[in-house]
Amino acid sequence: MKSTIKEVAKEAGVSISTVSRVINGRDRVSKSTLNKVQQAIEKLHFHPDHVARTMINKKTQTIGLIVPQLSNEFWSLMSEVIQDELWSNGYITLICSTDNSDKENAYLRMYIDRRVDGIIYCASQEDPTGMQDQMEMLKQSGIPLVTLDKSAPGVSSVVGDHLLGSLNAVEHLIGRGYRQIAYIGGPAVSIEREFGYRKALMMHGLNANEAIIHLVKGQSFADGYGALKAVLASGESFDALFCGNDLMAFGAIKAMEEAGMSVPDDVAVVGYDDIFSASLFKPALTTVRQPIADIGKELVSLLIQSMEQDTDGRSARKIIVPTELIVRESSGALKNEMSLL
Amino acid sequence: MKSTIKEVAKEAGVSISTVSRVINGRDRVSKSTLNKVQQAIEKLHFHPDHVARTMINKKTQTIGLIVPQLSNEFWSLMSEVIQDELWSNGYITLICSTDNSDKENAYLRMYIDRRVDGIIYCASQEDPTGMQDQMEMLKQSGIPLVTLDKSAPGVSSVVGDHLLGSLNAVEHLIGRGYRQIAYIGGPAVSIEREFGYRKALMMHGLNANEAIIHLVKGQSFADGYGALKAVLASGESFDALFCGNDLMAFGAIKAMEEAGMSVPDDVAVVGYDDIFSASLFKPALTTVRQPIADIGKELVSLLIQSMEQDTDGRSARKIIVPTELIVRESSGALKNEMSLL
DNA sequence: AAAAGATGTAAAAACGTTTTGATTTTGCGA
DNA sequence: TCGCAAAATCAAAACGTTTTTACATCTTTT
Repeated sequence: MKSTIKEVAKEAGVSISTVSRVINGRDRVSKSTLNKVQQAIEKLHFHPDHVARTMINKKTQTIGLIVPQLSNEFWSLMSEVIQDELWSNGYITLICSTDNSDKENAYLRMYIDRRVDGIIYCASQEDPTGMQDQMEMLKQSGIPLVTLDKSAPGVSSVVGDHLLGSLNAVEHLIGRGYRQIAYIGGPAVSIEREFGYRKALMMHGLNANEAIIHLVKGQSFADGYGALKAVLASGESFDALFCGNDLMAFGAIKAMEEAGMSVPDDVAVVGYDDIFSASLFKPALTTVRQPIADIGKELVSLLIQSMEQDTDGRSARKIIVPTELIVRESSGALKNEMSLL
Repeated sequence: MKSTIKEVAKEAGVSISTVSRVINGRDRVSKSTLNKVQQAIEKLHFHPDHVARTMINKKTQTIGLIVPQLSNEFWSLMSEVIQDELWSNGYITLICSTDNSDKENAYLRMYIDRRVDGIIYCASQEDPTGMQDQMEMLKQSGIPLVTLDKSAPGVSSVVGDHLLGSLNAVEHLIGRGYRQIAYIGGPAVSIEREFGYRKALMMHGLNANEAIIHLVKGQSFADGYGALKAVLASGESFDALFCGNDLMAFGAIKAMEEAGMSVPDDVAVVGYDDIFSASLFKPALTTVRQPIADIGKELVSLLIQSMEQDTDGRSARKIIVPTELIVRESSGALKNEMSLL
């Protein structure tokens, strides 16, 4: 059923090495033997075994990808872009979704044992101590690594400009006259986004110390919903809300509507990411766009560079991708006549 | 940097085979050698090379998954469920998104060459002639295969009950008094859904021959938008719309709103799949729920069965999963007093 | 016409495991 | 102390390729 190079050699009446050279076009082969071999290959439906090949040339042509949650619109698009881009470059993609669980280590271990040629790692947690072990493991394995939104010494990374993105978003709200701006976020990048939020408040003379901030475990719709419930329960009043991502914004808006509040009339809302649903949502969500396709391509290109030069991670690069504020309905109109400017 | 079993053997002062037995717990090893070997393994950070293992025992512990479009909410959730379920069973997942292009063959070829232990194939096209070649290739390779929404002789499959699902959906519209029900759909399963649509019309004495049906190439938001534009351009009037999936429904609704039509007041809409966004959408979308998690688990369980018995596909099974109509706002209220019953 | 250089092909080593016989060591009753 | 089964270990073959080395054969050159 499954033929080997040996059988092809016998069929063609030549040696194994000759067949190998025909397959790989490595060396010169005479016209007549070329024909014989090609016919034998055709006849036996021979396809070189990739596993055996890997044994020799140490290349699996496989990349391991780790994302926090594949079912999340942001990550599924990111994964699609990455898979597609890798395929164009001759690689196939192993995808694992950590789903906020502690599978990351096991996934990485598995990737290493399988000798993937490279790893694209979108960490879900900003946990520096936990990361240490994993990074050590990866470094020891010598497998090229590229991370998203996560920096480590010696590894290339692509990071969104969360600080500036958030800053712009919050300034937008301030510019429209909102003064009591709350923030809800999850783990990881949400921390950086919180910085941008705080900075914007401070830059415009608002007291960041008494800002309304609520952080939760995840980044999903349910997390946003829960976060806003918690804010409401605290009894603090606010006229605008900045969210760690779009999905959380959707959840928060749901919670507000259930509480009889209207967006943007009672509360203006800004999200982050600009996933496709953001434009579909009603009210259409004002949000900070992250260029997902660009990020994915950048990640792949960076990884391929790392793999080619193989300079032991000495020349790690860090690419910062800019964001763009997309203004839609959810952030309302000017709240009063006075613009800040 | 990367240690081998040979080095471990030398370090522990035993033979390679002894180390192997320790690793796999295959045979009895004396307490003292066990300790020596374990310490050596520890010291050298040894992890057995999965590729070399594969050479021997012919198992990659890897499954190849093919989905039409990973960035589509339906497929990303499906992929997540499948990956997770496979991981629980000791398998890792290669994911490829065909994106309506002709990469399917290349993907399959790649999977076969890599000796994946099994393939889960969610075909994007209902093209029977094109499928022939691929199925032949797969059969020759002897790799266990499970398909979704696609039947082929000798292969196990999970199929949604599209006929009944659509039938119920359309009957729901009819029951509410709508009479001019249009249908828009894409390729593949949309065909079966069209049958259900037609059947419902006929069962209730509506003329299926002059039904308004518009089919397009894809299944995305843009496709739904385009399809509805085309329907509008045709000038035919309708008071309800059944869509091949939720995403298309969203697109269609967008197009209708742009044309000044209101949903559900002017036109009632029903989608298919019940992706997460369907409940978020405004108006909340009435739709036919497919139990994605169940389907994914069923696919995995079926595949694992195929792999274990390895009976050459003789005992192919076909599982039909039922759907559930989820009634929300988009299908409006009773259009007039007369219910059909 | 012999030495030197191309050219085409074959044999064998290597990749890192598992598995199979074969061989050594151990334990224990006679 | 000897013998022998059982237990523990080892050496070698196998998995299916690629690559290196070596050996013929056939052209050139001197």
